[in-house]
Amino acid sequence: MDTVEVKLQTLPKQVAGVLARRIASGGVAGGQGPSEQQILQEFGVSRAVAREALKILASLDMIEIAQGRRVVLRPAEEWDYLSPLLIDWLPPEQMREILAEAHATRIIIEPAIAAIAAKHMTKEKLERLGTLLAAMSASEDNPDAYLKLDLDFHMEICRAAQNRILDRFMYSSRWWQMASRRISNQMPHALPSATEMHRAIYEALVARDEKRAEEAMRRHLKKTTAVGLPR
Amino acid sequence: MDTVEVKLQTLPKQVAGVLARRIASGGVAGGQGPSEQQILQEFGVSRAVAREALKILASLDMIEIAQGRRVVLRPAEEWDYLSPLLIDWLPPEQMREILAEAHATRIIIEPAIAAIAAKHMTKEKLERLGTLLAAMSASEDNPDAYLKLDLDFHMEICRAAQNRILDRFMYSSRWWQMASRRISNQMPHALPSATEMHRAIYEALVARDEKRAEEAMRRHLKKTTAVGLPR
DNA sequence: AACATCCACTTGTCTGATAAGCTTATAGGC
DNA sequence: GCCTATAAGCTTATCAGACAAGTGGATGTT
Repeated sequence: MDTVEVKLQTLPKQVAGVLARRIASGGVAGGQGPSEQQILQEFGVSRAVAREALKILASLDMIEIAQGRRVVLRPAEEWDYLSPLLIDWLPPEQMREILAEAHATRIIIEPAIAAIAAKHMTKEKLERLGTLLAAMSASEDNPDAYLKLDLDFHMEICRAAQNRILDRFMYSSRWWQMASRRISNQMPHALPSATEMHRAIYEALVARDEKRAEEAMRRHLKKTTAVGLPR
Repeated sequence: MDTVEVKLQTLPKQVAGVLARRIASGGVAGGQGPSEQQILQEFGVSRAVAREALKILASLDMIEIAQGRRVVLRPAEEWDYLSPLLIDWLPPEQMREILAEAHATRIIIEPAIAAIAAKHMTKEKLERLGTLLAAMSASEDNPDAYLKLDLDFHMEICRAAQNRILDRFMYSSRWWQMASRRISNQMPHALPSATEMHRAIYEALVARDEKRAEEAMRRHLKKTTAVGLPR
């Protein structure tokens, strides 16, 4: 143990991170993935750690593991871009692309969610949304708190749609937005405008007006363009 | 080793499957998850296997593992329902619900994909789609082959949208449809009708008509209702 | 050239330790 | 009695070395 011992994460996760970044950057030659032996030598960790690191990459569909065969790389089109791990490990350019694609996906999905939610909306949920809205209005000078409330607001609406697949999507959406926040210290003045748009969504839901909820959500997302994405 | 040695899957996966089914069925009392010790005793496996089984459950967001603390169960709303593993391990009723929700999600997403694809469609992609369509037409007496072509057809369209998040969604969709095929030996007569609808989508794409592609896809999915889902 | 056998390499599993982090209870001081 | 600090005992994390099992290629034979 001659190295500095920082323990921000578990050891296998750190190793997996290094490997993932290397693969994502195209720094791996053939279709051959990293073998246990290579990891042992390069990182000086035990086999258990090396194996767990590989399992992590496999769970992201970045590699394929099978007994007897060497680890092979899998096509990047099938990686699990919904995972917070992979988001962290992508090189900046790819990360920006993915965040833009994620936002485009939100524009497809969330208006539809809002429409369904308008149908299923209950008094209790509306109350909770109202509370969130008030809190947002009061947190416009605190971007971190505002983001959390924002995420909760959208998630609460999604829950009303009673669709676990959509729930999962919104759950992943949390990581993208936190990542996008991380790379670009965001629009400080846009928050009041955001609250207005959220209120418009809320009022459409109160009225149980599917079309209006859908349209309000679409307008909100189109305005809240993915931050810090040049080109 | 006094038990029969069947090796359909790796050992940790089998253990994880038993645990996951137990958790999903509500057969676990408090918020306490299974500990390594409990697994050792119950299944008679090594610690390495027990640990990997837990890691699998953690990768599905079913449990939370942290050093020193006991394993705790996570809320079912946040499980990774897009994973083929979890789909297999859900009890039948939940599985049916999820499949219905997955289909509802397809109806939201895929028409939008078709519209975007119509914009970006290239000659090469159209050719490949045409080939797939011909193959489908010729495989209407072979449901298994037909399903594979069907999946490829939808995936090919999705690829044209150039959105990795949507790609990932379609990739997961594969597992749902294979699962839904598994639980209900499906409509043998519906295949010719399906080919017609696929052709309608194809022709809209050829014409690069966004609205028509969107509508054709929607009609297709609304007709191809999730199979074997009563009520 | 075709086929069977064997061998080297890879991942899968087992055993038994030690390290590190958390919870709880216990003992001490005030 | 109450609060604090220490220690004990639980949990997961990591290490080490071994053997089992599966794959693919080399080898050798026919």
